Amino acid sequence: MDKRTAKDLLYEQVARIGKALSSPKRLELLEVLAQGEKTVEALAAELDIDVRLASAHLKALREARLVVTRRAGKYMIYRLSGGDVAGLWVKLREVAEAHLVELRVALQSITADPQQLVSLDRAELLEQARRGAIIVIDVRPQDEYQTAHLPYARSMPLAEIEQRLDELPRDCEIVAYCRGPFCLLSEEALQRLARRGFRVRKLSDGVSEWQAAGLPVERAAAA
Amino acid sequence: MDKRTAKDLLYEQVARIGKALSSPKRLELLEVLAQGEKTVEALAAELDIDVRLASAHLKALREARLVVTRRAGKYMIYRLSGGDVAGLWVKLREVAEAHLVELRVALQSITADPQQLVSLDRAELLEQARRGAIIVIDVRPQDEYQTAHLPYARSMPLAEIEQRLDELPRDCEIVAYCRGPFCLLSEEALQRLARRGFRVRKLSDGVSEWQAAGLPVERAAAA
DNA sequence: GAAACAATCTAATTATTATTAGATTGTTTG
DNA sequence: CAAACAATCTAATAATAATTAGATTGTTTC
Repeated sequence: MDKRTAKDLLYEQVARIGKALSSPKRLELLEVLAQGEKTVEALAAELDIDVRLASAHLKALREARLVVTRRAGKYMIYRLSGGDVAGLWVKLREVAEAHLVELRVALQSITADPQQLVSLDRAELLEQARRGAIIVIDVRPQDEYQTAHLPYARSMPLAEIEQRLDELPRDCEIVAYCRGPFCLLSEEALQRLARRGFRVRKLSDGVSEWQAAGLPVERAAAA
Repeated sequence: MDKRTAKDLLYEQVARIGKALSSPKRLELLEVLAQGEKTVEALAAELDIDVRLASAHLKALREARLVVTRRAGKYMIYRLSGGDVAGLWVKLREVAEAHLVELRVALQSITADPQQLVSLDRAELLEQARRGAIIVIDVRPQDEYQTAHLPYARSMPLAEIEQRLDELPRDCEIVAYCRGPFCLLSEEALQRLARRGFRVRKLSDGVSEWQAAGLPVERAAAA
């Protein structure tokens, strides 16, 4: 085999991964799967698309070996094939954010004003959370919290937040986070809590971003 | 704008980068550009494709903001729009290598047997190069060496290697590197030198891989 | 074993993208 | 300013991919 043909083969393989990353729906699937394993149904509901379309996109991700499946009764459960896949998603998003003005503009238009964003660096945030100077809440669904969450964070799913207001302090700043910069859960939590007079800000990181920055997360022991 | 539409916009933007990474030719262009800026002609020659096809792919990369151009006389010079782009390419390749058996198989079939690969970790290699216990040679074209190269490496372009054999030691191990694991220059250098009785091994890293590992490289001052 | 349900498969339509080759634009050089 | 050259543009064709909806495959539950 000549050198050109050999090289073509190599880049062809990497392009399989690139192709998998070339669809918005598949990217969103990866981000949701980065929070923990999910059924096809749950994923379709999360993206608000037909189960059959979700299944087709998941098939593409599986053929690129970015996700793997296992069967649990009548459910098919998908998960990322490795932590490096979440890292790749984060890196891709970071490059997009760094170079695409359109993305930054779109992000700003849906996100809180900068004042409501946590401005501390991550190590400092961690230290304050450890000391109890701030309360970090994880507003994702509980199963995602259980899979992995930031150190010192407590679970406070958005769906339950209104019933559990008495668990939150009024004399201390609250920091809410969710799945990452594209996730609107913490945004919504922020608005609901601020309306009720809590001092609350938002951390745009999710677990994957936190981990990509080299910081530790707390994980459930493997099943 | 409702939440679904807002989210769709965000993932759509990131998918622009993913689409740019979905073609083998564009990936190869990125890898070559990670070695330094190049004209369209040079890139087309490197990939062995028509200039017009190269131009079309470069246009796609430019629209995804992964590359930028400047004009120099009648030449149009392309370069990566940032170091993060090279980092993304490396990460993408690493994920592909980790998950795609086909890629690992293809790599093995074109690369030297494992004995000829450097097995030291990078820090150790750096230390030995500093001490002069090994000689590190950069077999890429000279302009790429000048843009950036590994610490303590000397330039020894493959095209000149046969004329400059007397500059290489026979009493000390030589380590050759090129553009990265997909580049065959160091492979070719290895064969030519081994045939002449040099003790030579290959480092599969290129400058981007080295840098992605957090290690320092030597760079020409910006023009 | 039949009904219910999750997921996938198939086939059709629509939309994008890659590639090729001729025509054109912009820049330098004599 | 004409010739030479680099690069891009345009238009045509071929190849791939996204989406939709009906049919089918597994698995559980009664």
